[in-house]
Amino acid sequence: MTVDVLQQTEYMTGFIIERSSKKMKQSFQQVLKDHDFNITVDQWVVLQELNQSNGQGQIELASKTFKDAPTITRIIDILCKKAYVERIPNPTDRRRFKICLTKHGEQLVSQVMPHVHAFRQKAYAGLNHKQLEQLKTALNHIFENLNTI
Amino acid sequence: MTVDVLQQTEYMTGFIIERSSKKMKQSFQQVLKDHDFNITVDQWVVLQELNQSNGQGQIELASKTFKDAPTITRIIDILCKKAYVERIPNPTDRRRFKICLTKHGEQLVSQVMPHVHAFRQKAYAGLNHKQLEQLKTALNHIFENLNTI
DNA sequence: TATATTTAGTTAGTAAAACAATTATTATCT
DNA sequence: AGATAATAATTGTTTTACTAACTAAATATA
Repeated sequence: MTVDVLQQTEYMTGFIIERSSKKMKQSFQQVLKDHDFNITVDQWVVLQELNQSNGQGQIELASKTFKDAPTITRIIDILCKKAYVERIPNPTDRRRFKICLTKHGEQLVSQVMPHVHAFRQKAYAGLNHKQLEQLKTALNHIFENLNTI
Repeated sequence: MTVDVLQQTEYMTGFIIERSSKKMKQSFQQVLKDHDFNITVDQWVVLQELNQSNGQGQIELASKTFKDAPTITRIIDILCKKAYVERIPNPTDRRRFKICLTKHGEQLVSQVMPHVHAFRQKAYAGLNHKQLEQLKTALNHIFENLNTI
């Protein structure tokens, strides 16, 4: 393969990754809006992570959701205002909070989850198990290539 | 395959797509910063598109870069301030501008391009032609699945 | 113990994204 | 021609990304 052909292959790949990522976000945001869930996708990602492991600190949440600390601070601020989440002081480390879903937050998560499943059905329709695994493998490969600068 | 296994496969895929997309953006932003190019990745995307087809209107630019019109307006504002680009009135349609690279902008593009190639080398290292094609195919498939709501 | 370093989280400023609403111009349609 | 619709671009608002600077608390070290 010549260099030109290789560059032709690589050309647009970054754009296609970003475009699909943005489309998924926009599209799921539309789902949330259509069903009158008054949250953003990024807020949802945090809620879902808390649903899987409640009481995490903000730094852990940031790492799990691939967001940074200031962003998590503001998302938690918003989720607290909406009463989906609360900051519980950590008695063994007074710098830290345990971020916990409220009953209201748990209810929201259980209401949104069916739409998440339906969205995935739609997004990944026509792609089989192997294709999805290869997709994830390739993207994780790119991630690791860049994660070691 | 049971539903549970399928959901296990699908679970995290959205996160992995978004994470690799964000990492690519962060990482190339770092390249731009390291070489003292005073532009953001999104500004670069617009400059590169103009380099391929100079004199486009903002709507076309928005469509090509998968950004919306207000975002393009603001990016062009910034690129005009930096004198990489200028808004040329379109004599046949006074609503429209032709967005054109300045000499200064063309110089910048030619200085940045080698770093783009180096970045792609690094990002896609270890992935062969077929894998990159499959990656793009799968992502475009997801995009099309969602583009027809 | 006292000092220095690290860690958790917040705050502030700029850039960007999504969305809606608005203005100005052009196209369409009786 | 005159009213209506469509188009190009802008403006305003909220949320997120990133950086840097900051507070307070915990840990390490001298």
